[in-house]
Amino acid sequence: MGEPGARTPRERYRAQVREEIKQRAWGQIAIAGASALSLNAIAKQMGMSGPALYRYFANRDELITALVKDAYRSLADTFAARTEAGTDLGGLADALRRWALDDPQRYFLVYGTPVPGYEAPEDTTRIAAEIMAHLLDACAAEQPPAPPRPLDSHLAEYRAWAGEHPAPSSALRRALTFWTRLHGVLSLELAGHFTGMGFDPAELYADEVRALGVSGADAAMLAEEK
Amino acid sequence: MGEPGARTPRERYRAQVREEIKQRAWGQIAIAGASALSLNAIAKQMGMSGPALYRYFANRDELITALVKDAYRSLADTFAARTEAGTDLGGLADALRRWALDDPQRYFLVYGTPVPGYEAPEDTTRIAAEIMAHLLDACAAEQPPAPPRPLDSHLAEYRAWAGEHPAPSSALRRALTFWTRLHGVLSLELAGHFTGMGFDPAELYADEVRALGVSGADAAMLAEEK
DNA sequence: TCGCGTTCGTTAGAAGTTATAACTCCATTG
DNA sequence: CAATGGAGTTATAACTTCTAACGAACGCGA
Repeated sequence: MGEPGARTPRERYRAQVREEIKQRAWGQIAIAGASALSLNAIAKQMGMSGPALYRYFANRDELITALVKDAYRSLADTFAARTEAGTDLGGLADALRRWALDDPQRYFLVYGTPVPGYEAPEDTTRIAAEIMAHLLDACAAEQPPAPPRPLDSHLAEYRAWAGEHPAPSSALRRALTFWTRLHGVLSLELAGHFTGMGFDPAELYADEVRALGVSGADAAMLAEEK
Repeated sequence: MGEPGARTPRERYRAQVREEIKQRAWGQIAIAGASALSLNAIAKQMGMSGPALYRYFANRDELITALVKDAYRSLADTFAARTEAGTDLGGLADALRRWALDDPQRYFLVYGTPVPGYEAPEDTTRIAAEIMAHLLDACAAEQPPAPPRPLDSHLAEYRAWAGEHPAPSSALRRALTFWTRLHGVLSLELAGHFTGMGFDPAELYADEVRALGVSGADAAMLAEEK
C-alpha cells in the first residue's frame, strides 16, 4: 500500500502520515463523495493546520489521484486473491460485486463520472490492464461453446493492449462483455437507480452472470450473500 | 422547459433569465464537469454580480437539480420522439447512444456518480418512470421467443413501480437488461475507459444491441440461451 | 557528542467559492 | 399617482485551495 522502501525513520514517518491522510480522505469520501473532499477538514481532524498537508500532497488532485490508484490496486489485489483460489469467472463476478458494495464511492472513484480534463496517469492504466488480465485468464480457462461474432475481428488491437494475451478472440470479447454488463448493473445499483423498484439487485446481477454462460453459475453462487 | 405560464412580462423575463443561467451552466459543465460549476462565474458571464443569481435559484444544489431534471426531460422527449416513428427497440438504442454522445456530461448528470446524501426529487423519478415506459412499450411490442428466467418472478413489485404496465414479465426483464447492458457500454465509453484499447465502442454497443435480440439486427448471435 | 542542514509545521495572506443581509431603484399594480 | 414588491447592487461572513516566509525540531555526518 505505502511507499516501498521505508528505511530512514523520516521516510517511515512520512509514509505513515501520508497513509493517515488517505485514510481520513476515504472517510470523507464515503460520507460526502469525492467532490466534497476538503484538505482543510482532514488537517483539522489530524490536529494540524491546513497548509501542512501540502508537504505530503502537492495539491488536492494529487491526493485524489493517489486514492484512485489505491482503489485500482485494491481491485487488482482482490481479483488476484480470488484467482489464487482457482480461476473461475463466477468467482470474479462475486468478488467484483462484494468489492463494489464494500465501498461504493471507491467503485465510483474508479468507474464513475470522470472530470473532463483529467488524464489517468500511466501506472493506473497499467493496473487496469492487470485487472483485465485476470478476467482474460478466467475467460480463457473456461471457454463455453460460443459462435464467432462480428465484433471478434475488431479486437486485434485490443489484444495488443492487453499485453498480447494468448486468449482466443472469443475470450477477449467475452471478458469485455463481462466487464460492461456487470458494470452496468453494479453502477446503476450503487447509484440508487433501482431503489423503489422493488426487485433485488443481487438477483439481476446473478441473472447477468448466468447469461454470460458462466459455468456452475446456476448454483447459489451469489445466494450466499447477506 | 421553463415555467408553464408566462403571462406577466415579469414572469416572462424571470423565466428567460433562468433559462440563460441554465444555458451557461451547461456550458460550464461540458467543459469542467458538474462539480466545477461556479455560480459566480455564471453571473460574471451574464454581466451581473454574484448574489443576483440567488433570486433565481436558492442555491447551487437547486440549480443542479434543475439541470438534472432538464436532462431527464430531454431523454424522455428523445425517446418519445423516437417512439412516434414506430416503437422499435433498436431505434431506442440508437437514440440513447446519440443522446449520450451528444453531451456526455448530461448523461453523467443523470446516470453518473451520485452524491451520497442527495435524494432525487419526486418529479425526476416520475420522468425516469416515463423513460422506462417507452422501453417497456418497445419490449412488449416486439417480443422475441424468450424462455422464462428465474428473475421474472421477482418483478411483481417492479411492475407496480412501472405504473402497472401491461407488459409480460419477460418484457419487464428485457427492458431492465436493455437498460443495464447499454448503460454499461455507454458509461465506460464516455468515461474514457476504452481509450487506447483499439476497438470501436460503436461496434461493442451494436454487438450488445444484437445480443438483446432486437428484431432487425441479426439475432442468434449469442449463446445467451444456453 | 556536537553542529548543521533538511524537513516539518506554523502563521499570514492572496484569490477564489457559496451564501446572507441590507440597501437602492425601477416597474407593475391597485 | 402612490405604494408595493421584485431585481440588482454592495458589504460581509465563512468557507475553500494554495503560496510564502518563518521557527523549530529532528537526524545524519563529522
